[in-house]
Amino acid sequence: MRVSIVDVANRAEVSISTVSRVLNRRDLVNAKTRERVEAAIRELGFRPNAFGRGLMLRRSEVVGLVLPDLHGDFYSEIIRGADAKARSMGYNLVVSSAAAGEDSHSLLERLQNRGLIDGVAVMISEVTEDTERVLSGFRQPVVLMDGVSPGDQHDSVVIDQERGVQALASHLLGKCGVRRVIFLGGCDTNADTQARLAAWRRSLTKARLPLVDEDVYHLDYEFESACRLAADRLDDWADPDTCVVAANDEMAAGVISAAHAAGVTVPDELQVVGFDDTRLAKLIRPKLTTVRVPMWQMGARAIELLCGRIQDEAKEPRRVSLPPALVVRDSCRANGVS
Amino acid sequence: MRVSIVDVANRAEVSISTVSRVLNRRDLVNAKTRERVEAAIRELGFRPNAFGRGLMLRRSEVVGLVLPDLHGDFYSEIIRGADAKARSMGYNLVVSSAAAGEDSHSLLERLQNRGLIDGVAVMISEVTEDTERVLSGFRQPVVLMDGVSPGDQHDSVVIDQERGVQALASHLLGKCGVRRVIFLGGCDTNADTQARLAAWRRSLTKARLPLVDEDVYHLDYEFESACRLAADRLDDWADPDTCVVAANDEMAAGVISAAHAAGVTVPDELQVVGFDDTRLAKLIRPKLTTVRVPMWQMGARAIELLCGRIQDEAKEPRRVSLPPALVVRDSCRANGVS
DNA sequence: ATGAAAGCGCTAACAT
DNA sequence: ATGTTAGCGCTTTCAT
Repeated sequence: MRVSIVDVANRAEVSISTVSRVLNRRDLVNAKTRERVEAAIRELGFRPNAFGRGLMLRRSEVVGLVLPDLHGDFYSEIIRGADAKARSMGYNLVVSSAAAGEDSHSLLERLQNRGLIDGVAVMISEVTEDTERVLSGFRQPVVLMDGVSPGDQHDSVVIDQERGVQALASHLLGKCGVRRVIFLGGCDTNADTQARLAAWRRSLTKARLPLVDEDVYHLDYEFESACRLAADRLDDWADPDTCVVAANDEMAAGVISAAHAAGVTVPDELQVVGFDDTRLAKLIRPKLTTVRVPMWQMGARAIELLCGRIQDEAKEPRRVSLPPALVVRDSCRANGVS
Repeated sequence: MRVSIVDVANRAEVSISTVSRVLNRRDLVNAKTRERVEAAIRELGFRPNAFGRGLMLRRSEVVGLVLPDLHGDFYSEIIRGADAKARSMGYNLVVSSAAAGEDSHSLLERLQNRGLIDGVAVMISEVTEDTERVLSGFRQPVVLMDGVSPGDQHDSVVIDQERGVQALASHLLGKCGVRRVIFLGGCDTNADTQARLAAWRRSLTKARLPLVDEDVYHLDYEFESACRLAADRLDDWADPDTCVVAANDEMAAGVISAAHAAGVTVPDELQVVGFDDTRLAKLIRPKLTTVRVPMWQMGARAIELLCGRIQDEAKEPRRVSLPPALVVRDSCRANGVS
């Protein structure tokens, strides 16, 4: 049995406007009447229909979060931050991923087509030609997270990759006696990988330790592939002054696992560092030295920007830059000594 | 500039019904007219308003997935399965979690309040008094996943915990020489923990190795707490014929980590097994013997049931039971020998 | 403080 | 094959 605002009005013996007022702006209606209406609502189990409501209000109070994937702690933390912030701002968050064969673009377009959400925070990690086209064609508030370099058109929250890499590099080069770096990235079209690699090249060049192409590998951010690659390369890599620099913690864990299997001790015979500081970094042995990316913050700030924009579409786009922090644990040498 | 169906109709010089027909049932309109309308739609960048549409159709083609939390591989896999299936059935999936201080119940009620989704698959792991009340008050299609024992009112997909535990128990008792079991569960109101613990009691009693209360611990499914507990208890536990049975892989990993730190070799001086077979089980050393729960399947089947029900609300509720499978790796003794 | 009525954008039954 | 029209459930002027 469907119950609409009319049923409530009848039962409470008021007009539908009064019911609507009780629903939206309680102060505008007499206390007694309000009680009658509220009773009717309760008794009938009435819930305002979101479509009817949305039709008038042109908003659903639902915001979306679109990530490249939902797998792994990195994204979980972002989601948590986003969810917490959305709630505290009176919005519902829905999450979707571009995984499973569909890219963020078509997903975004689908979302927009439905138009059921008031805006979306999106992380696009793969750069393609029509990213810009899709984004500019977007009719609703969007905020960009990390990933592809966001123009000035949109609000964005980014990670200061350069700063994170520099902190890591100066620790490795200065304190851990690293003389050779092996870089393990994700796919070479991945924006984070590109940013981190570029930052490494700069840091190393400055230290007169150029990163040779043979020491740069493009994998897929997964444990397994890093593990396989490392198993294969370990003979070449194993050296106290060499450090494998992975673009995320999972791959670093893969390298450590392969080293373990091959009897190569980390960090004494090979140093390894990760990136992100996901939960995994503390779970594996030795614990991973890595760069903490404030994932929770990233999600929260993105939603904050988004809701702000929804409330005022006209205002100037803002860019929030989040600083990563070096986290020293046990996978690289403490003071340049074994 | 907002553009509605009227603008399209004007531009194409047809009535709004024709535009609507082009949108919904293309075959009902003359090819030439259709082209004109499609051109107008394109030129104007028209997208049907989902609220107006939903108001008539009473559906949004969006389904929800509500999980107790989004953290960890267990949930990620469920989401992936659910997402893939939703897409293949022409629905959009939105994910929400009950974490961050809100229980599944109030979240469900909020979702229902909005009514923007056509139905929801929900996993409730904590049993409370009003679970039943909330579920029966739900006005939309719901399917229950694992967790609380689903009545016959709703479609459900459950894991056959009994079967998984039996397989594990018979391996441990029969092949690994286990004579004492330490059970590490989640919170004691957690449905999975309850089911797994009960199954263990039965299996052990049958083998005349009753599980004493002192060997049952209720933790929180987290690595850290298991790690701390193990560090504290290891003196008592360490024994080649003792096996720590954790209710998920994370806690098993915590125990192994503590053992490692204390110089207790797994599986030679203590055996450890997990549950779920998440990605972590393969990442740690020794690799974890565990019970594979078909998480992806669980998500997919739940959505399949859900969409089926949305299409036909009247049909008999179905219950799908998914069998877990024993996965033998290196954290318990191969053949009862050290 | 409350009610009447218009209209948000869309679909579908009915008419042509 | 196409147009006309009546709602879907709600919010919101504008009256009273």
